[in-house]
Amino acid sequence: MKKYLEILKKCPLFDRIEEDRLLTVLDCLAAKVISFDKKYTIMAEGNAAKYIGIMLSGSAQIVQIDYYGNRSILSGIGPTEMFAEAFACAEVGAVPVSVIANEPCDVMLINCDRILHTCRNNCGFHQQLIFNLMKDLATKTILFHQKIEITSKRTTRDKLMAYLMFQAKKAGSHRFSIPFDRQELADYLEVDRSGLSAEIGKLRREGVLESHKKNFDLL
Amino acid sequence: MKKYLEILKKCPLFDRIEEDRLLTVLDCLAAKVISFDKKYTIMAEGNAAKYIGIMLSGSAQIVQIDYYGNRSILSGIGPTEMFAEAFACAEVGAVPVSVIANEPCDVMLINCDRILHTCRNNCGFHQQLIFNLMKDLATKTILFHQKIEITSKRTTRDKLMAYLMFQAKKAGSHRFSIPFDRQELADYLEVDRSGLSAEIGKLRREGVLESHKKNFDLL
DNA sequence: CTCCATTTGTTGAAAATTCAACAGAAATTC
DNA sequence: GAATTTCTGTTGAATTTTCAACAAATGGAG
Repeated sequence: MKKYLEILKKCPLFDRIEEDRLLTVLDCLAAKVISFDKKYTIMAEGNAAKYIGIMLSGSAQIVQIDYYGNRSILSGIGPTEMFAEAFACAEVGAVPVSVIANEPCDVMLINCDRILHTCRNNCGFHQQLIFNLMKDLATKTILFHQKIEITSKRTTRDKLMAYLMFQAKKAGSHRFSIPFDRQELADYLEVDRSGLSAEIGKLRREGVLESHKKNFDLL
Repeated sequence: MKKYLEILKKCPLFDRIEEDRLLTVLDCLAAKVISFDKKYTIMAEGNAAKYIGIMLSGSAQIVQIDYYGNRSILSGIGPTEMFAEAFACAEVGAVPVSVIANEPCDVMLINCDRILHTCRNNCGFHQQLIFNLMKDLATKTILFHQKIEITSKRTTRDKLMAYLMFQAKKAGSHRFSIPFDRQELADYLEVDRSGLSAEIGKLRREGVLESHKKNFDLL
């Protein structure tokens, strides 16, 4: 567990938990670590929603696959980030999404009950964890607002531009790279991949942007 | 303030706060009540995100208006429900949405700082309020998941059917009524109103559903 | 380096959405 | 209760997306 301390220190769940107490906390929470290979399913839609996930290394995506096989990417998850926390906290029965590994990754799983309901040792840090969870959930809600703001646009072009603007703002520069390949970006924007490629080509010819793979430059 | 106690008891923020302490709590939080007429703006996009809102009577909608004037409805708000809590809790500068009154309504506003940061009187209920906020934010996150699941469908028909299925499930019956008129439903589903009307007509002729205004019956 | 699998860009046809305009129904106002 | 405003459904044309198929470019494995 020790080797993950550097990552865990940066996880929003453990904000303001002193490093020298972190191991004790993890013990009290009965945290466990599981490794997954690329493309493996970390959580499957329909699974019991008991666990909060923390990505320790590697990356994954939160996806929904509908009826016809259309994939919708809700978000990407990188090291220090949490996932499935809303389903665990809201105590809904099952997760309505799947979490799929992008690459080999290590994941920490914590049974949410251990956080929400004070343990018999009365460890005293539960209040801080609950506060941190609240902050995290508020942040996630805002990310969803952004995704909805982007995907509520009616054309591929407008969705793409809205997404790129957000990314530029986040990067603090007109040059930035995105965490998605073309198919993934299409699944995040909820549009057709080939139409997306065509639109990027058109924007390039119009001199609105330059792009090479995952790198973009808004002119 | 007293006349709102019955409503406030049912607000998730005050879950497990005893009724006879509620007035004290409201006082400590410096809660205030403001009334709005139909169509009035309760919060405007860009306003400081300091306050958590609680709808006491009447109803409102959370909307985003883009560049071209397209309205996107994020959700509807009825009595006992909270709004803007994510922006206040995440301590982002400004609210990225507007809240518009559907009808005359009374709204309680609470400065979020008063909840998050324990007051000097050390009232002791802040922990419960933070826990309640966490629960509420988790629930809101799930509602956004549902909206994304619905709007990520590619056709008006699929969006509409996904929405109606959720409503039927929520109502626990194949007969139910929805909280939106046609234009509002279109703005929630992020589709064209006339196309939506056409699709409802088609589904009716196909015998998939019956509908009269806001009332639906899935056959 | 070569082969193979994956990713990206392009195209044209089919399908669906959006847009604008209008008419009838319903609700509200005075 | 008459007049006016709002809401709903319908239509056809223009725009846009989706779908399928393919070729070029890229990247990795052996």
